Amino acid sequence: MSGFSYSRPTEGELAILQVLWLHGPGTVRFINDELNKEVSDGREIGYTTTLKLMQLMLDKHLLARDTSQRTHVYRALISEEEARQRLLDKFVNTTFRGSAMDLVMQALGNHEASHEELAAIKALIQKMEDEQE
Amino acid sequence: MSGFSYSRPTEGELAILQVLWLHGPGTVRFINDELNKEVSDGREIGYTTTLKLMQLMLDKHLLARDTSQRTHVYRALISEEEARQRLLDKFVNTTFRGSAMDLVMQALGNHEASHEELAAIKALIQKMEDEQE
DNA sequence: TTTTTATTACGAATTAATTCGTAGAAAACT
DNA sequence: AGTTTTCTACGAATTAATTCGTAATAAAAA
Repeated sequence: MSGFSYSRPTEGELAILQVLWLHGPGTVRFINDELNKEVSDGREIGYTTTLKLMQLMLDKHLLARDTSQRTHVYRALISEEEARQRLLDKFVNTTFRGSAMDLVMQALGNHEASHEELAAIKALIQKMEDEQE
Repeated sequence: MSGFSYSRPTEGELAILQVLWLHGPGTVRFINDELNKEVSDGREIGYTTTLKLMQLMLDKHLLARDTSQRTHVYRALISEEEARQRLLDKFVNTTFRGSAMDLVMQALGNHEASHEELAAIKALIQKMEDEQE
């Protein structure tokens, strides 16, 4: 049994997943190019760096690929929501001692939120309260 | 200029800070004992491991210590809120593409919240809306 | 006083994540 | 056909975080 079915993506892996979630399946070349667009400093990510990382993600079942052509096409095996949830759970536990509500309060507190955003949250709360009967 | 005035605590550092925030200033021995209480698996954290980590945190100005006695007493130089904020900012950026609201929605969505908690959030939202005039 | 225990300092091993260089082969170009 | 470019595979270097072993010494216990 090779059981790393529940690994959380690392930061580098997450960046790759973001590209796949945004653009759909793609080649290493495409993803590497995308990653290097979002550059802040002059730091360039080498092609083989991205390649290697994606191959490792294959082992971890974060990605799958189509090898019918010489240039392989990769796709995400995990949804953005699922990845976010895994990372969120961990983050809440380590940083907010398990209190998701503390996190919500702090995230809300330090952010300019538009009327629409606040309305969306209120609606969600309303729904939660209704379900709570 | 030795400028790591804005470092985020790592996971291990955070665990140490949690103990200090909860119990106030303490010795390496005390903190190490506390860390080993919260053990899930059989994994034990060695005394010198904690010591070393705390010495490194000293360099990063995350901690300060009183060395007037042989057994040094350490204290946190960063507040829990400040640390949470730094980590939260980073987390929102990497995992939620900068959208704090997406994080709030997902954190709310996947959690049983009590009436009191929901009320607190509603109050906060109300306050934000009032201030927004 | 002698022995045992506890503490600090510090170098170094370990581990996980990231990065890259090189080799070999396929495809594209001239 | 010959050359150049592009791609995969893979070993290994690098980096950051964590972990630990050992030496020196202070304190406590016997």
